[in-house]
Amino acid sequence: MNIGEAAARSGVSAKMVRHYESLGLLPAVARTDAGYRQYGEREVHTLRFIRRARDLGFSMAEIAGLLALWQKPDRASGDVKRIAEAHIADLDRRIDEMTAMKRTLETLVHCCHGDHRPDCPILDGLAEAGGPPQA
Amino acid sequence: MNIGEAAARSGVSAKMVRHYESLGLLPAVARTDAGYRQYGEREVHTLRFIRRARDLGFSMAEIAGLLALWQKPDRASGDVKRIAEAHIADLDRRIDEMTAMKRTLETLVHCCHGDHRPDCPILDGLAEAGGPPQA
DNA sequence: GCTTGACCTTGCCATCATGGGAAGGTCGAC
DNA sequence: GTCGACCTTCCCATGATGGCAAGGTCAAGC
Repeated sequence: MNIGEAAARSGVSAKMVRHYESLGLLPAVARTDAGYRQYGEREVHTLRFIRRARDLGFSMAEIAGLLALWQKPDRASGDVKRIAEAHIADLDRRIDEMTAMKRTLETLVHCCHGDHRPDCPILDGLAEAGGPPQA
Repeated sequence: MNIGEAAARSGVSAKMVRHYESLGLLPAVARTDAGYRQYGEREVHTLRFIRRARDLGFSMAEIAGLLALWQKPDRASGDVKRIAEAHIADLDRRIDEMTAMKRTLETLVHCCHGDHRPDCPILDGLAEAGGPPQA
């Protein structure tokens, strides 16, 4: 199977398949005489694993760790769980950050008439809300 | 005032001050004979505006729009409000995405013993959860 | 056999906001 | 005069992905 088919069957673009190979996430597969990469079910399976991990927001470095554990028969599930929990904590942190931004913006938006007049609490909020962070 | 002081007083790095100038967010200021940029209170104020907008997650393009409105006496507050509301919607979308990731992960983590044994529902979930997206 | 179109190859550039570092000029204090 | 702190410009890197270009390959149809 050529890269295009492996890509279609895994839901990863051909470009990304090559990229993952260059990152070492995917082993370098055999080539035809013309240099075409040849894939099998095994690689498609790995690509799907990578795609699902990406869909859950894992970084490439975390995925590399998960892949290594996945392919290691004597892994400890605790190691997997640790990676997943760290990622959940990271998601939590980012969700909190964005929620705080959203709350502040909603307050400002709520105060803004949003009409043809120039007065705008949103701009006032951006312009007046205190000096540098640690000063 | 040199760039270092303007940076310190606005909470933006000197590097970013130059970058904002190159993007056109900040006007090119006067220079000393030696080529040092000279800033005044006005520029520090603008830099603080930019920093606060960044802190609220606005992109540079959105900040450019906000700055233009801020500096335009005959603006319509409705234009400002539209930018802010679009950004809130964007934050909402991203928060929802991450929350969905988090929920899925929490389900998997909840099922994982997290001990020294290799069996791991997290890896199983990544490996088995269906084929390509639109197939 | 030749053409055509779909596919493959590598490699470079772009995103977005930011930091790091190099190489060199300037300024103030001692 | 020297030293350290500051400034200048320019290039490179991030992380995951897309786009494009130039060129090779393959299968199908004529």
